[in-house]
Amino acid sequence: MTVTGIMVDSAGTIVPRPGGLPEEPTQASRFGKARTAQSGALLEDYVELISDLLGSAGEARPTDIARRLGVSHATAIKTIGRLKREGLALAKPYRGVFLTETGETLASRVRARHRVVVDLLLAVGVPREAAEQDAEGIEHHVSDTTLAAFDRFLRR
Amino acid sequence: MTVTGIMVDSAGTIVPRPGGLPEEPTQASRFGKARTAQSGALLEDYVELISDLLGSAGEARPTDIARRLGVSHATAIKTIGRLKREGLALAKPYRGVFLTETGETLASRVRARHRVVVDLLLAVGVPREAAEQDAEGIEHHVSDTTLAAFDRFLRR
DNA sequence: GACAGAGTGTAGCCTAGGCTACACTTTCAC
DNA sequence: GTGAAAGTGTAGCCTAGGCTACACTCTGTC
Repeated sequence: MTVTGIMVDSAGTIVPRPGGLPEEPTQASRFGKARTAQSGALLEDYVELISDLLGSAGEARPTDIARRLGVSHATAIKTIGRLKREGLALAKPYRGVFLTETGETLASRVRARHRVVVDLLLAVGVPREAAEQDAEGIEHHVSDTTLAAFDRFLRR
Repeated sequence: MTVTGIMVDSAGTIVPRPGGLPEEPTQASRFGKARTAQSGALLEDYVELISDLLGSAGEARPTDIARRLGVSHATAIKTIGRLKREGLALAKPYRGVFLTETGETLASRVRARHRVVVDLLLAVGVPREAAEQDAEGIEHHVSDTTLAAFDRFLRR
């Protein structure tokens, strides 16, 4: 399978967009999967942050998003454009950013996953500071299977 | 701190290369860190794979690397060029790829970290298949602090 | 109600990491 | 020792994700 980008399915899950015909013969393409997961990471971060801002401040403005993410406002605006193309967000010029149904669904999945990952790190003895920090990167690579296992472990 | 790329320090650790003067005021740049970590991930994968190939087959050829990583040989060659620029690898045309001291050091750190991450996932109940798969992405975001915690947990 | 400052958007540039297409070496079988 | 196949390298293209610089729109104060 050749991947030409990513897209978002109806359940709000970010999946690779198939590009070519040739069916992937190699099973050692775990790397490819890790790479594709990365592709959705940024979008996930944006969606989660926008959802947070909407909840706490009642609005999500490009400058606030940029500041929180540590990028320039131009970068934020460009990515918001991508969010719109992917059907995750809505935005009219000078009128702030909002999430579509799909975007909201994704946001809550991401939020829930983040919580579980941090809790698991804490549970195995990672200091809070490092747990929060590392979870930010780790969470995007945690599959549903692994997430379920984390959840079971935490309930014990 | 503005980051213009990454570089490798004397201990074989991949670190961001500082670019501009302005000292980062925002502490919410956890995101930035997760992003920078990603930048080193590819190099780490290449170095680990090259080390494996050198150990098992006695040589590391671009085509083998490409096949194992699931990318075209052209992409592999381009990245090998980057590895050379970063001082991690050595290669003469048509003569295979080798690692520098720094590259070998990085490879063993990466290998060790990978093992710990997989073991931790298994220890908390993640099925082997998913553990191997997810570790590939997760490992690049595990800080030394977190790694040490994983290690302590596994020794219990 | 005008205007300064904050926020927003656009253009254009850069690098990393992908790809295909094409040209050049090596190697190995005969 | 030659010629085909396999491997290698180069060129050129694309997208994502960054940036700065500049222009435009809002907003709040006087």
